[in-house]
This record gives sequence, structure tokens and C-alpha cells, in this order.
Amino acid sequence: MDESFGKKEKLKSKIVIDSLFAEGNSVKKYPLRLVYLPLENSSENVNKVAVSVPKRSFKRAVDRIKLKRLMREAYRKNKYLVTSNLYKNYALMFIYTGRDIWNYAELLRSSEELLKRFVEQEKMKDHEKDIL
RNA sequence: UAAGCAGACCGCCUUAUCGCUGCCCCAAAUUAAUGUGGGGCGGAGGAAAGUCCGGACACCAUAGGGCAGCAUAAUGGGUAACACCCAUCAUCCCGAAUUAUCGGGAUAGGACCAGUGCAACAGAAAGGAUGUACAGGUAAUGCUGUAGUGAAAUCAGGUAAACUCUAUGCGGUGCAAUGCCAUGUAUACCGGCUGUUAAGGAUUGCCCGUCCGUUGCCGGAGGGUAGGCAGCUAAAGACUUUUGGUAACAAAAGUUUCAGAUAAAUGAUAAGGACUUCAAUCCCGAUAGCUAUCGGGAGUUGAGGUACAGAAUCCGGCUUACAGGUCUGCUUUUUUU
RNA sequence: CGGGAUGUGGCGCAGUCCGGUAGCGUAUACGUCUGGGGGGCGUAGGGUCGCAGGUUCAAAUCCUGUCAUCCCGA
Repeated sequence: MDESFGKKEKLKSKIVIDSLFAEGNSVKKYPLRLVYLPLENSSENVNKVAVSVPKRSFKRAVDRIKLKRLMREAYRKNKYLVTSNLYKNYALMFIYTGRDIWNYAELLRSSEELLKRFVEQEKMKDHEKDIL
């Protein structure tokens, strides 16, 4: 199982991020929020992923970096849910909406649930399209 | 042995698996500089923080002169430099001694015989003063002392963290500086030569000054957007020893290479260890008398805890945050000789 | 990375430049006018002036450090 998470899989383009927030859909599972958008005409066959922790919730840089590392780790462990169930590529943005610092085990469970919901939602949509 | 104060230093460790990132090596592939696979070596701090000072470095030939503005303020030294550090003096505070001094701490510590301002309440009077009572004194007079108000009452008064004066220093902007590459629009801009000599424009807050300055020709491509490379980490480096110096520090010799990310890398999981807190258990001593209380010690078990905090051009300081531990010096205390 | 502003009763603000008394509106409590409500009038309570240190006889005010919030530029 591929559990790597290299430079190529990181979402960096400002344009894509802007359109992601403008047109993207979102799924929530406390303390996380996932904003996503299908990637059209992408040359690389990978999902682009970014994580974000608002400065408003966590003042100290140590806490923000810690949470971002944990979120990256949780995605890395759960990315098979996306890659094995969906054939399209997506731009994904994880946002930490909680106010307290969760530990890794809780965060892992939460992100697993979140990604399952995301996959389900996208499958439904594709199914509807096929019927039409 | 315990406590306090001051200074210096350290600031969790090991292994395995899965990941991130920089450099190097190897392999095959396409191709001519990349990705893929494998291996090796590195990968946050004492404050990386606050951004309060000082530099290095880079660019702007508008950097010159004056005013304004800002900063500093005992003396001497250190330093690339400083508002930092060291030494000495002075003033104040604390302690010991006791009127010689000793130890520790603090100090924005130039100048109110250049000028101006300010002083609530109380008080006769608060800055070209003189009132009351008593006493003294005179030829005479607030001439002198005491009382009273107040932080301060005539004194070269106090106050400059009041304006100000004196001395010294300060060009501006900052690595998103700056140089280059690719992309790419079509005349804003830049460079050179030429022409015109005056309206205008530029600049550090203002003035002087300085520079540019409507044409034509030649050359180059701007701004914006999203990227890449360099700058970018070998340096006022770190460590050890010796010498000079009261010290800060300097010099010499030797050893050594120690993060470079960019939606921003150092993480996750498991096991073990270290330190430490609490509870239970065991042992010893004392007091009451077979169970309680107090003190000390040891290992086991269980439950915790391991702070403050994350590099972003780089250094030197300052300030602030910080669990716990180590060492040195001084003072006091206990025991033994 | 750089620059700036603010912090004062529960809430919104003045006072800070130029140091001596902390005040205004609103809210709260009580009284009063009214048959009652609303509203008016009167009285009262309530403030470590963000925090710490310094200068001064005296600090919300001057100086230094620090904390928090907000804004701007690249």
C-alpha cells in the first residue's frame, strides 16, 4: 500500500486554491473540514492536498505546526480510501476548525470518517450523472 | 548536612517500522537534465520568540550644505559596532562592624552662576519674599535665631524621564534588497548620441543646491500574473591549549565542518530506559503501648508528569518565557575531629 | 519582514499634549410624578485607569519594559 506523501502531492497553486474556495464543496467532521474540487485537465495523476490551521484559533506557532504535521500524517495513513475508490483527481484542503488540540489517535479516526463521507458523496454524484 | 543568594552550564535518551527534506554515490531508462529505484551522511533553539539596539551585505551616482528631527550622556578601556560588556569614581539603599572601614545591591550619573516655564493642599509669603509670637542685637532697619506650614522658605534654592543648552553620532531603503532565466504584451519605461535652454518634474520633513528635462536616430524590453536559479549559509564560525591583561577581551598554535525549508521539511506508531510526583507495600528508630502518630531508608506495583517553545539573509547584544538537573563561590545552620 | 493605533465603572467614550479634583452618556438600585405601564425628575452605589518597574513631594498623565486587541504596506 502506498503511504508516501511527497512534494508532488502538495497543493501549491494559488489559482487552484482560489477556485477551490470559490466553487468547491465541503464535508465536515469535527474538528476537521474538507474542501474539495475535481481537478480538470491535470497532467499528473495525483491528488493535490493542503492542510491549514487558522492562526485565530491557535496563537502559538508550535501548536499550529504540530497540528499540521498530525493532519498530514492522518491523510497519509488514510489516502488509500480516496485513491482506491475514486478514479478522478481532486484538490483537497483540510482545515482544522476545532479549538482544542486533539491527539493523533482521535484525529486519525476523525479523518478516516471524513474521507469515507467524501468518497460516498462523490460516488453518489457520479451515479446521478450516469443516470441522466 | 540543609537552606539562601550570585554566576556558569545542560535542557530527555535508545532501538525498530512507516513517512518528510538537503547533499553525495550506484543502477537501468528515456534523453541530454530530469524523474524512478536502492544505499550512505546530515536535518530547530537557549531563547529559533519580542523585533528593542548595533553591524555585515545589497541597491538607489538626487548620498553635498543648512535647518528641523532622532539617539546617546561620570571617567577609562573592550569591540566590526552598539543603548552591549569590563574596570574605576561618585550618589543612594541594605547588612556587618562601629564611626577608620568591609561586603552586597541600584543608578536615564553632562548643564538650572544662557534664557523661559512649573510647584495642588497647607501657609503671611512658593521666587524681583518678608508677616506674627518670643529671644538676641543695632544709631536705625527682617539685622540674627527659634517656633509654625509644607516635599521645598533665601540658598550660587528645587525641577531638564519640563522646554532648552552643551558635546558626540545619524543619507535613504531593505534579502519580497539585488542579479539572471523562461513565459509574454506591444511602445509606458530605460541606456547612448543629438537638439532645445524653460515651463515643468525628481529628492529625506523643509530650504539652498544638484540632477532630469517635450525633437530625432540607434539599442534594450517594461508593468501585471504564476514559476525557477543565484543571493543561501565556511562564518567578526565552533572547540582545546598556551601567552598577555585586574577584567571585558586579544594574539598564537592545533583540531573540526555543524539545518537550509518556501502553502514552508525534523513527524507518527510500538517497545525499553532515565529523572521526578503521588498512593499502596516492606524495614528501622522515637513516643504512647501490639495498634496509631512522626521521621528516615529500600525495592516492587499502579497512576501520572518531563517545561518554555519551531529556523526563514546572516551575525553581536538586550529583553521576555521556562519543568527539572549539574558545577563553582559566598553566608548561615547541624554533626564529627 | 516592516510600520501604526488602542487599552479608563457592566457597555460606549472624554480626561493624557501642558503631572495635583477621575468625569459624561447609557445600564443598575431606591425614591418621586401617574390609576398602571412607558417616560420625566431626584438620590445613591459601582473604576487595581491592561500589567510591572522607575523619575517626582505627588503619575490615568512623563520614561522604560511587558501583555492583549485591531489596522496598514511589501
